[in-house]
Amino acid sequence: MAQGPISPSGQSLLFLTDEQLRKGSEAMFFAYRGFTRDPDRILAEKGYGRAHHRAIHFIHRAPGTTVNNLLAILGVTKQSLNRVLRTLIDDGLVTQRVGATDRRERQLHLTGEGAALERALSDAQRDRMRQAYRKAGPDAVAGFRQVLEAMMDDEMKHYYDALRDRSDAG
Amino acid sequence: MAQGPISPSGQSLLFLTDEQLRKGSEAMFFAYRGFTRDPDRILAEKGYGRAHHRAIHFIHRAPGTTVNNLLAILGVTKQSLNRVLRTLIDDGLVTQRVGATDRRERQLHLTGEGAALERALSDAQRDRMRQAYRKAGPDAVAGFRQVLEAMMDDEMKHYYDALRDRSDAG
DNA sequence: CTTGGAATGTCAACAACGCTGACTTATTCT
DNA sequence: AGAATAAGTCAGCGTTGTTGACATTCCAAG
Repeated sequence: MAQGPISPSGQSLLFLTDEQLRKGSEAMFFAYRGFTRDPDRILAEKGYGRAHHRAIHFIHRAPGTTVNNLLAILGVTKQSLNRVLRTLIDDGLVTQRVGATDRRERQLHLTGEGAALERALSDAQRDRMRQAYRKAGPDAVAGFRQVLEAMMDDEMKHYYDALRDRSDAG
Repeated sequence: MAQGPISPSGQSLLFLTDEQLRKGSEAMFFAYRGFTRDPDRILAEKGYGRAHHRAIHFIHRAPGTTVNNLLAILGVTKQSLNRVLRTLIDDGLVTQRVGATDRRERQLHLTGEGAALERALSDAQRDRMRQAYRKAGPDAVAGFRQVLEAMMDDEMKHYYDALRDRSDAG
């Protein structure tokens, strides 16, 4: 276990103490709780969970995406996703269309109602993000994004980057 | 829905587009997956879950903490925590001691075995954090922490700050 | 046209880990 | 003595993850 000298200021370019890193972990833990809290409240009212939010988010973000693609992005099994997707389809928030070129594929889209819920959820989440961004300032935000991106698995980074270019025209 | 002008550079002090905020959300989502992945693997081998990791982490971080305090930090119910704590005690990773001043309290400590698992888990998690920190650089790290701290609920921020001052002497 | 394989969907069973509600025990405070 | 607090427990439930088995549909190669 690397147990190095802990300077009073605690900041150095190349040397990172376990303590600094541990605080980073705790910051991730507590911040993620805040990050999910507001959407979770809305979801609970409607009888949905966080898995529904994730599905709705990425269908909104990549309309027409297939089930397989969604599986890869979300990193869950087909059965887990199917359960969530089924309720969303049955409740009229998501539609499936048979693929044009490959008719085995099901292209997923949000209905008007689904888009409305997506908006409510992302509004709630963005309000908190906006507040945090404003409080921390643009330089901090740039650093925030850099560290998060460096923390992703390569595979996740791939999907993250694939979503980067899209404009907000949903 | 505020839908403002998106400048090519995309950075402005006070105006944040929905798109910028959405990317921040996605960065949080994908990064958190990476953040938990390595410890999750170790835990799965031993038949534990993320809840065990959290309990072990905070008992290590605040040795002698009480059940009630742990409940507040973790933000779960007594029953949920008890289930996890019971397996850790039965498996000999955590000990309970009756409180000195208030004998109703149970003070929680890691055993040698518990501390060993804590080390394995946090080593795995810190390796990834360290890599991300090095890649992003110290300024980015400072920004990362600022944004995360601004994203926490006030109550969570309180507990986070309470843990800040401790040295790494576990 | 038939067949192999890919994409999708479904059923059953299970585990982890949240939750609520009710209740007990031990201890401390008023 | 009685109220309040800390902890533990039982019973039951919901979401969301897992595996395994299996059916269906469809594309593409032989």
